[in-house]
Amino acid sequence: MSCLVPDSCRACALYNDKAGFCARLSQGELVELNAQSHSETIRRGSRICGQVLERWPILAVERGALGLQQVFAGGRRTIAGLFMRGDILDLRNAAERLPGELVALSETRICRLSPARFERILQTNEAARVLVWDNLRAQTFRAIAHGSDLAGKNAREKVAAFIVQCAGRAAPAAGRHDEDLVEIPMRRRDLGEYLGMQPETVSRTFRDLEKSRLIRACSLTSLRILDLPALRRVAAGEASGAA
Amino acid sequence: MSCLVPDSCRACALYNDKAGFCARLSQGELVELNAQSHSETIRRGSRICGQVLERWPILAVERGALGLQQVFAGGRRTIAGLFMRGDILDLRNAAERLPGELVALSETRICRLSPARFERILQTNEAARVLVWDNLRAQTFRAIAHGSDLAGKNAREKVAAFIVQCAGRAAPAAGRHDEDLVEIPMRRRDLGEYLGMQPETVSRTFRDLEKSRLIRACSLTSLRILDLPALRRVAAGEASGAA
DNA sequence: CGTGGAATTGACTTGGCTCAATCGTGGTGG
DNA sequence: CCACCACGATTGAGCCAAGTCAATTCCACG
Repeated sequence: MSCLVPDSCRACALYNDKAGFCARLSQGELVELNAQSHSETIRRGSRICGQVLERWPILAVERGALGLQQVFAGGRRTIAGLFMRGDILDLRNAAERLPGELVALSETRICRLSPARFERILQTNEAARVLVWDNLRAQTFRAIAHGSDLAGKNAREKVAAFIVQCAGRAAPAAGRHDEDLVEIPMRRRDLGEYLGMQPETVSRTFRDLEKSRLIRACSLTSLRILDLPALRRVAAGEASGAA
Repeated sequence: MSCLVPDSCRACALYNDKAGFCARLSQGELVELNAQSHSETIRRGSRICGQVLERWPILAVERGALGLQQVFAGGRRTIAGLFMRGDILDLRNAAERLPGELVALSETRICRLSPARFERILQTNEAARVLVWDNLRAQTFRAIAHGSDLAGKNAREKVAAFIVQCAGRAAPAAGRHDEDLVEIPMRRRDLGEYLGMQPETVSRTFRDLEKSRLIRACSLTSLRILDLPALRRVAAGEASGAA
């Protein structure tokens, strides 16, 4: 029968996560939405250009990380927004309001949703509407909190805050076997652009946190938190030694 | 008859602005919402504490400016979010997600909306829902753009960007007689906290922009833009002299 | 096993912070 | 009406965290 869960949704985080959008849909809605959407895996570094977004302005992140990258004159670049598992992006009319483009910061799986179906579901399915609303509010709060990090913290504090946030955002994912192991879903260079610092400084700061025995780097993209409470204190801006 | 527009709404920007929330409501909805809401004027510096927000988590800004202020250890402070005319804040569950509190940065008029009525209106009135959704997206985009300013720009560029943004946000307001006259709705100190710099640096930067003949300060809280295109170029990060 | 891009390290420079002194200004009381 | 006061803005001098530039080192990949 046509009401079974589509194959492409079975393994998708948006369907399997308790707080995933597709988990809120009826089977009928899921089938309809799926029929007019398509998911794809994009490689690190590839961009989602404006033309594609005009046709498919609604997209959900299944895994990996999307960054909203802006380029200033002189080659300076910034990654202003970071979107991860479960985030739903509504980029209708974004061209006028948001300079920059979406870039995959690591291998990323996304699902492009049909705007018409999406809108219809929001009209009729209250649980889905509440979840989408809540996700958008979470994105806003995260953006604001990130702004406060950028405005008020030094390099050490910003990197610590980022690590703590990474740990927290990955935690809800199912099947995590090790709470203290954190994946950094992007390159040093991208992280620098996100945190408003040079890659050299990012590198020095990681080394610094290692020397303080707060973390241990496992590889370039993963690390282990050795002292989460202390890391949180640094992230919160409580001076390492002073009152 | 009970269906007339309530007195307290007659002069309100949310009702009179074309893009205001209350302009989208039927007279019946407006009367009902008004009966369970209340507007008030708050002085510069006063805070809206968490307890009040628990009972009245939805509020709309009629005029003035609200800042979301965070205090780090050691007295460092940050204004992470800036809300102005027409913005609708949904702070349900904000306590867990957003550290900091709302502060009035200038004399500000807000309207506290009944969450129950608000939610009901969103369910039944599509035009209102679309507007609220769009306003929240605008807030997200602004927060992201602000983050990109903080991450990638120097003092001169940040201040220029802020002035341009102020001019743009004030422009839609009715009855503006002078396009180039910009009101800065906060003190130097607050502006510094918002832009991630010290008040001294803010001051020096204003002077610097004046010396470059891009602006002329009229008072502490208002200035005139002398060369908008050039100011825009500075704000966009195009080096003043270099390529 | 080489090759190219990314990360790291070190040396030097600088934009913005800090601290301290002074100037303006709006509100208050005589 | 004016002197005074308190707070915020401004200015200046000196310093430091982070940026810049250049040289290696480290990986991932063919």
